[in-house]
Amino acid sequence: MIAAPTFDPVIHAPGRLQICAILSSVDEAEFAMIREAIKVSDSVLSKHLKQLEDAGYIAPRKAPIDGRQRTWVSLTAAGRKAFAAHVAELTRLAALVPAQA
Amino acid sequence: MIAAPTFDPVIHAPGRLQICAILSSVDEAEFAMIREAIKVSDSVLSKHLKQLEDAGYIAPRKAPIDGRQRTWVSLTAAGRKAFAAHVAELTRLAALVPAQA
DNA sequence: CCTACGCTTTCCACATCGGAAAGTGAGGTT
DNA sequence: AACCTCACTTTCCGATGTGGAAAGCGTAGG
Repeated sequence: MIAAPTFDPVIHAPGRLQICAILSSVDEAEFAMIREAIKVSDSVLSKHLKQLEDAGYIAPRKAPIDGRQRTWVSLTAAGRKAFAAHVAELTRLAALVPAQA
Repeated sequence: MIAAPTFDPVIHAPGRLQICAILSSVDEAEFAMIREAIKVSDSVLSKHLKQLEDAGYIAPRKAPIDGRQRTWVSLTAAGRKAFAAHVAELTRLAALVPAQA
């Protein structure tokens, strides 16, 4: 039988899942780059990042580039762990899939 | 870089994702069994199943058991395919996860 | 000092979700 | 036949989440 998965709603939302996926692969990503990657407005991305930050999953780093300040974000250890756990949960579901065409 | 995942919202919702996962592993499941597995009320399950059915992902089969009518549901070919595609998408994300503790 | 840029916050509209409760249809009961 | 029960289904309803526009804020440059 299927054990009830323990989805983390902070991570499960499509937008944030994508953000986590991106961050898990690049270590550090720039605000604008993420915004274009997931195709949302500034405000929406900012809110998503805030939720992830409030959950302790990401850490922002403000670094000036070319004089102007840019925001870089990266997964924290907790964020990596949470994302990995979530993915593991999904993978567990995936494992249930019988052979497909 | 990360290609924008094409999440199917019908499948991505936690409740329905669980339903699909269950169905993918057991071929056919009874209404009450699913309801208990995902711990939702009759109405909620009924609505989820309707959405999946409207999407063509599942097919209900009404069969009387012990005199009373019970509803069994199973994934359609399209449902299997859509779920497999979704899982593949998730697996792709999973593959991005670097080695974890 | 004023403007521009890069986010952040504040609205706001809209969709979704979950549950309670009422409704429906097929079987039994009397 | 009238009635009841069971097994969903549908209809409300409130709560929550999402997304965008627009205004706000701090820093840097003119």
